[in-house]
Amino acid sequence: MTTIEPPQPRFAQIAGVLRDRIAREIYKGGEPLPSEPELAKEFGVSRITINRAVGILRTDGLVRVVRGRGTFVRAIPVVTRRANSRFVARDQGLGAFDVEVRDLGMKPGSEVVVDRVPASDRAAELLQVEPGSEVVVRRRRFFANDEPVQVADSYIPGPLAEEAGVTEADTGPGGSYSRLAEVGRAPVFFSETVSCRGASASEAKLLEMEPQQPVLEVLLIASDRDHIPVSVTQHVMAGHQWKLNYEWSDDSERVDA
Amino acid sequence: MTTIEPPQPRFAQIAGVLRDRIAREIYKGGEPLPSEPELAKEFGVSRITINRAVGILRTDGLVRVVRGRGTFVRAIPVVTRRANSRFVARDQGLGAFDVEVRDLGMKPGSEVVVDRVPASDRAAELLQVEPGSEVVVRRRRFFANDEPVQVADSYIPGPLAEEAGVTEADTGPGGSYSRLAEVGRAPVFFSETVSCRGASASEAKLLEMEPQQPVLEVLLIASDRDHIPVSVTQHVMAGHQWKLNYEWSDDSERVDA
DNA sequence: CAGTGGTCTAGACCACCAC
DNA sequence: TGGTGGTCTAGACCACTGC
Repeated sequence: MTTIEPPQPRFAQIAGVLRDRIAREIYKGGEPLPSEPELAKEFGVSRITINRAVGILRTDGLVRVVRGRGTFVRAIPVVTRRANSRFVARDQGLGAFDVEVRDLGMKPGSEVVVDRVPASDRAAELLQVEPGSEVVVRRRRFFANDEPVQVADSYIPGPLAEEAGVTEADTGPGGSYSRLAEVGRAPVFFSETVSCRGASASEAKLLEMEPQQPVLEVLLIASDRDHIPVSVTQHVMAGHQWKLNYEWSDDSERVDA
Repeated sequence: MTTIEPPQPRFAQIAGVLRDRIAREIYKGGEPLPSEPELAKEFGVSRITINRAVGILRTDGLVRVVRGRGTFVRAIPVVTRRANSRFVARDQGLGAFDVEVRDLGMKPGSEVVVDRVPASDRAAELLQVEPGSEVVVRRRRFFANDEPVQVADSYIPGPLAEEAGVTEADTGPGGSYSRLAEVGRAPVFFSETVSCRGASASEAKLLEMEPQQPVLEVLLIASDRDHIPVSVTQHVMAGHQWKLNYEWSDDSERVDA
């Protein structure tokens, strides 16, 4: 029995101890924690207090609970997404995501569903089209070692999608950006807006994570050389398994000099 | 008395109802929610269930609890930080943060503490200096309408900080980047890495938010024209009140054409 | 002092899983 | 059927606030 004294609440202290044990691999990735009654006995508290401590680890993305079986330590690979350079690989016919995941020695995978819907007010504004006009939506889900790590919904104006031939699930080598380039509408200007919030219930289900757990949301607007938007994508990814990288230089120094 | 039926857990349903009331301004910004015993009576559940529902709103950043007084609805202004263009204002002697906050009609503020410490292994690696060598740390805290919204710790190699004269709290017009420019070490290349996680206990205190609430962490590395790092800054901000924007263009299209 | 929220317990019932 | 975690209750004690 390990004793716990309270300057901090006990559930927080216990969460700390469990976190530490996971870090030290006393509880190893993929393996179950001791059951809640066992932990309650060890720490000399009620099961509910243990349950609350485990709740913290869940929200941190450290463990995953399977009802009726137990609480398992997650293997947490962190993927770095390099926004500025992520499309350079497309000439080799590889998606940016594939490269990022393969670099970590993991197996990439994805699902796509294509749909046609009338543009919502928000989508219409971002794409600079009439609200209600047809847009093609590509709903993708990405996997690393068969675990879902990201969902991304892309919106392309209907007529442009027809012209570029990106209305099917398979958009050919280099993906939809390459098809857009072939019809003279290559995406050249990019704007990404990043925010961070708790996962909604539906997102939590798709990403096999807990509601409340932080997600990163990235809104990517890609525009052609005339600054006309050709594609808008909303990415949602589990906060604990991604880092986003951006690089740029400040040209104004040269101008001033 | 409002009845609640359980396909979802009751605390989640109640959290939903309360969230909705805040959105509809039945509970207005700055005002207190009804007390937990009152809400327990209204929904016909125990106070603990109410407490758990309120816990969700806290983690969402929607309310703020003051011990012994009550639970208050937060006013949540969302600040957009435009990474690429945020330093253009420095020639007018204004910090980027000041401009961002003033644009929202709010009053900006900040605190600075300057310190000298031996470089940690991590800081040394990022700054490309010897571990243990002296670095100057500027610990800043930023406020909007007197509410803390961001902490940022900047690290500059000791000798460079001396040369540029940024060892005092006040770094003069345009801030430390302008002083670095004056000694020929203007930051020109920038790299930012964004991640998202639950706030630590100490961060939660500094930012007056809840532990567990999502924060955005931004690691900014600024380098001079020779790609030598001159400053590394770790920003931590409350997730619910910030958006980060990045823009870039793909020059390779022109090269290929 | 009464009122606020924070935490903990014991006991209970449920859904789900593996055997 | 027994073990897992999910949720809820009633009752209790605490720390903090404002009067």
